[in-house]
Amino acid sequence: MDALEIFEGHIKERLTSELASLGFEGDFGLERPDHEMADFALPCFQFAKRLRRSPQSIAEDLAARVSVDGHITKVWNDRGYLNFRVNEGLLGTMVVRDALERREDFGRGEPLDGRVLLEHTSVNPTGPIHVGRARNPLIGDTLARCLRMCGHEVTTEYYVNDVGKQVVLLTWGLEHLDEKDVAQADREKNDHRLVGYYQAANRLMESSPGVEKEIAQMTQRFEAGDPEVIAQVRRTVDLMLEGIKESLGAVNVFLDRYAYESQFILDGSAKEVVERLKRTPYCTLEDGAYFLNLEEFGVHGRDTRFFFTRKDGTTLYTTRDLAYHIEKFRRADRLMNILGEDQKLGQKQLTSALRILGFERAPECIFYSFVSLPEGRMSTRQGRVVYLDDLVDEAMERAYKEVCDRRPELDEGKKRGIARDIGVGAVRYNIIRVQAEKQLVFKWEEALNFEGNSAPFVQYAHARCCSILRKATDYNKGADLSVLTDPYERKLVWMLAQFPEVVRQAGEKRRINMLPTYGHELASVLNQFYGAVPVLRSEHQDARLCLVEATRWTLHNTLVTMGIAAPEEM
RNA sequence: GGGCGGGUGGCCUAGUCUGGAUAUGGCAGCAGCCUCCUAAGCUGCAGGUCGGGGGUUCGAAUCCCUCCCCGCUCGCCA
Repeated sequence: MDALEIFEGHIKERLTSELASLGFEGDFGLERPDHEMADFALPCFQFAKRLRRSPQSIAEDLAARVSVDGHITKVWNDRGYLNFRVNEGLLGTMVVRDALERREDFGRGEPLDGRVLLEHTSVNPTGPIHVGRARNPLIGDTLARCLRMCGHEVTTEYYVNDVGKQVVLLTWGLEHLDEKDVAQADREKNDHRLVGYYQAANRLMESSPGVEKEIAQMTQRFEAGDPEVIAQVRRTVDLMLEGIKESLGAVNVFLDRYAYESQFILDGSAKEVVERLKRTPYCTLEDGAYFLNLEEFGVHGRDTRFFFTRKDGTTLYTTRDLAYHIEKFRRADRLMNILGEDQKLGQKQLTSALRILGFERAPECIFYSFVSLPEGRMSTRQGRVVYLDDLVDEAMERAYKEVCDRRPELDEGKKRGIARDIGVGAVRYNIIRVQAEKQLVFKWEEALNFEGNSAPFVQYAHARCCSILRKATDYNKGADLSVLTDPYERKLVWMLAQFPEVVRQAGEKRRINMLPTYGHELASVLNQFYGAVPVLRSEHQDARLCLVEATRWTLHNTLVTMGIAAPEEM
């Protein structure tokens, strides 16, 4: 239990007994108002009806009954609210000690039961990742980090779409086209280099019936499970994936496992799904193709028919995804998917089919809205696209210039390292800070913002703490912390105390945008403290150094759970 | 047309699940602050019909109804 939980539990306990003596039994809400106002507050409106008294008089009565004790230093009523101030010396001591002892584990929850399998990214391996799709790995990776911080055991997985006309087309192109037949790529990376082959093959297929036929035949052999063709396609997909992995690594995203869609054709499990679905009463055959009627699963209108085979009997994307999910059920207790909003219907069909097959479980999905450009939706075809690689390069370049301006004395390697931490951090932060469901318009000046609500702001506060700590060299970590009574100090303590709860809630509610919100607020409070309260050579130097170090770890841990580096200087 | 999701100062955004005291911050704008631990910072000013309208409630950005706008989706594609 973290410090704040102890205080909250204590107050609730005191209130339960006092409310009982007033004649109220049951649950009640305790709030965390604006810190200027109070630490905890009990709105007494909720009791007025049951007790047939005015909220004001209830609050007044309770204020007289609830006495001050070791945890509570002040109780008062204010317009129907019963307000509390807690013993900040005690809270501060508990929180700061906890942070100093646990350091990078401060805020980490106790190990939780149940293995989590989190699928994210899973972008089609037909070209480089653009910022429209980059939301997926960044949300997924951050959620994975956050859940791990909460105490969950998490495995992350990329579902590689190595089936279908697109990848076959790419494979054909790589086989038959020469380097001089395709457009010159701006980068040597595989994903950028190969996309030209895909585009050229696509054009050829559209103009030449012979090519179209070749590709159709290749696709048929693939669908039929021809191991040779499947292996061939997988080789090109792996080549593309190499580039994609590099892009992901650049923004600090590393997945534990890659699952190939073709696997479910090869091992027959997709076919098995088909056979099982055929035997259910929801299944109908039409023109050689099978579909499920999903009407009673809340899918209405034209969407009720979910086809799971073609007329030639081959499987479809969602059918193979079904086989994948059934296989995932065996490996984990809880499934989570990060998906684009265009996948909603597909997921609905998938979960309905799983129910029909008798599975009680379903994957928990987070759908994100697409990132568009001011000119409209991103489109590789129309050249209206910003690649993640370009965004990251630009961000690092910009950061490098800033570092050179501010810290000319640093050596080149250090400058580059800091620029990388800042640039990558800024990119991650800017995507993560917005709720997944909100549609986002990408603007360079916003993506490259290094001030205000941004990663560098939080990183800077962390570097400031480190700078003070570095200059202090040694200090008494056992200093008496009850001297931290200045308003700036108390505000900081209060912020630190929230951290474990923020992590817990961000994980439980799957609302990772709580992390940047908290990080910014904590950094802001540290900056205010920094400007107003001297630490080194001050009266309470050691106590303040303890506070600064506790803040340093909290900022560090907030950044790290967001997958952002916490540089010690910048 | 049906389904799902969004709509909060000029721009971006928190809060919405679980209704509470003056709606959170940032960017841009204006005015200040570096003989003192890094000014990627701090302080102040200005800026709001929480899309519109009804309802429920002692109390609504939050819950219910309705309408409007934007996005996604409605393939024997993936």
